[in-house]
Amino acid sequence: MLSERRLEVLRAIVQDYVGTEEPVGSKALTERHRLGVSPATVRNDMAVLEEEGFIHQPHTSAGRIPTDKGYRLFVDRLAGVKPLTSAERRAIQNFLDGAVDLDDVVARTVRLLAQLTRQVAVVQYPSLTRSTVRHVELLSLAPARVMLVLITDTGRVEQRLVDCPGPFGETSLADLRARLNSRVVGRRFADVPSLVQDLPDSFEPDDRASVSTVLATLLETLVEETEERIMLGGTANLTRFNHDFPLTIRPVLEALEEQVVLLKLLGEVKDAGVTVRIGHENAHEGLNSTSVVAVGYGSGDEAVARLGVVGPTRMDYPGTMGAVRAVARYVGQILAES
Amino acid sequence: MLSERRLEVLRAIVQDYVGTEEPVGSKALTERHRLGVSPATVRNDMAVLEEEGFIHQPHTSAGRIPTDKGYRLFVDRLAGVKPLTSAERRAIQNFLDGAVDLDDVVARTVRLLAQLTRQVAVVQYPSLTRSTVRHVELLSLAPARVMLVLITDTGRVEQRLVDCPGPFGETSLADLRARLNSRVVGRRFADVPSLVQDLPDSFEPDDRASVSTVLATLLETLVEETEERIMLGGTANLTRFNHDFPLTIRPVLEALEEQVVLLKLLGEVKDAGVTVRIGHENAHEGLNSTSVVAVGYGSGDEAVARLGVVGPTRMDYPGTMGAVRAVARYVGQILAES
DNA sequence: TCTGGCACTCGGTACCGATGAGTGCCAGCA
DNA sequence: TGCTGGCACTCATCGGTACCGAGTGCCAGA
Repeated sequence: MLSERRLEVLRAIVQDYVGTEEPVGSKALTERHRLGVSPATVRNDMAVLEEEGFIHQPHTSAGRIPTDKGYRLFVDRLAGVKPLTSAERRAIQNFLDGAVDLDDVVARTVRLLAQLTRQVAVVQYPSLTRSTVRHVELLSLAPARVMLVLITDTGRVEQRLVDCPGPFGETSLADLRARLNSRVVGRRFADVPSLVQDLPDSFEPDDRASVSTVLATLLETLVEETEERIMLGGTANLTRFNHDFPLTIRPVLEALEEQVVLLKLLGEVKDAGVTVRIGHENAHEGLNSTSVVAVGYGSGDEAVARLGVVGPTRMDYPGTMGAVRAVARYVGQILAES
Repeated sequence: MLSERRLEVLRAIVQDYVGTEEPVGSKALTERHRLGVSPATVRNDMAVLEEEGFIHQPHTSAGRIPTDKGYRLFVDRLAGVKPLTSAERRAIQNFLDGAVDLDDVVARTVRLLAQLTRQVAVVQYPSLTRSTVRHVELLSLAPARVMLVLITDTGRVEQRLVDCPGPFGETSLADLRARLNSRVVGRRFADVPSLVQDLPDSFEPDDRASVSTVLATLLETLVEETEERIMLGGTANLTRFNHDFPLTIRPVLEALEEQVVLLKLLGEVKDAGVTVRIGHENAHEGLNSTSVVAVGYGSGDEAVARLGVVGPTRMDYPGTMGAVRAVARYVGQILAES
């Protein structure tokens, strides 16, 4: 087991390295932190920490830098979440309050997170699966062509064009619209399939095929659009670390362009509290030298989506975690109000 | 005036430099191109070209590289647009044909352009101002709360929440919906304001205020959403030029994150043909070392939006222009079909 | 268990000279 | 007049060497 002082040394190393971006040596450590011991002692501690795999030496005559395992310990046991200053809080609120619709909320959130953390921000649109239906609208565009519009409680709108097997009368369409809405409005997406299953049976035989087609498209939309959309921002911040990993920036950019990768990344977030994935803990190898700090957010108690930031493993974890958590809370509030 | 051979020398310089990414000297030029003259002659020509500002020497004992002015001459007079191979054409078609809705078309187009040109791709969503109305839907969410949904002929859907000054009955709402649609369906956005101007007068005094509010929101949507959305892709390709402008990548990324900058960039595109803006011709200084190749696209004869790529001034102009033009054509076709 | 001292390692920087690609200029030739 | 070969010159690049200093490991002593 590591003694209290050794943990303290690790904490100091992480803090200094995050600040200076340079390997930290024993002498510098004792000068900058009141450890109460001499550099020689710190050296011994460092040797132990290195043996245990928490820190690592780039080359013989250099200082130490934390390993992924070291950051992990730091995050789990040595660091809290730094709360934001009241000025920062007010800034967040001001920034988000001006949003006019869902797209705008997400766009502003991304910008805000990127600015606040000076890293790459990722925000997932509120999930449809956990959302409820606010309204379903059916529009007749042509005799056998219907436009289906789905409106969710988070303000999201999805539309689909449906080509029916036969002409679909205005009255039947109005009928379907009314019945459909009375059944599904306010219900969760997951519950919709069972609720509309028997609907075609109550229609005239002539219309049944068309009704089924429309319903099938509706269900398809529910499933398909569960593949969430994601918004990205602050990629320019990647260049801040240029001198550290100049060639590594490419795979990161590539990974960030893959919606699938991002979705997976956020998908691994636990439901409660801020989740941190450090370096190689990320499955995608393009992100092996980055850390992801993410958290769920939602209008109620339950998370309907996630947001977070991607940055170098050498990042200010307490500050980043604080910012991510705070932004998620405010976004949740905004969603609840609208 | 520049003689024919000097133009030929410039063309050769541009081609070689684009290929090798290294300053090109007189000897290498004569070896790689059948110019029919000796290096010494080429040197004289180069001296003239430099005096005229078409090429430039990084330092005394180095070869020449084209200036922005040189690229401009190359694009205007020396290079054609390279048509795509039939394989590339098929690839484009296959790639775009699978698209299910407008978002998907735009997303696929961005990916395609980025892959094809190996540069950063920018695609503007079809513009609302030049679009026509396919349908306006009004939904009553609460007595004094209406959701307005606008569907365009390009398949885009915009929604707005309207808080009315007073309760708005279902029948009045249905009435408004019917009259509104009969007036504006199939019309251009720009024509809508004058078409609905007198609508409130034909309603009961009680409803007039609400009708006006709804109409005002509709008109607002038309104007507001004229600020186009833009999709970006292939930013990872920027790292390909790392060794050329390692520090310049940052302002480029920053510029690309600003929707406003991108819109302005595409806004400067001429209506007909492929537009090329080289280096300092771009107003935004973050893009001073990049060129933009863009073109309008649309479902009919008229362009409803633009797309293009951003890359280093040292790019394969004929190839890029060919790819951009071809993609725009196919996207236009897809839009026309849907 | 901590500390001071000491020899050692090794990346970073600066300096030097050789190399060679590329140039400008000039005299000669068609 | 325009092209060519020759020649001296420039200067970035590259390899080698030497030095500096931060940082280490280890050991003897408190």
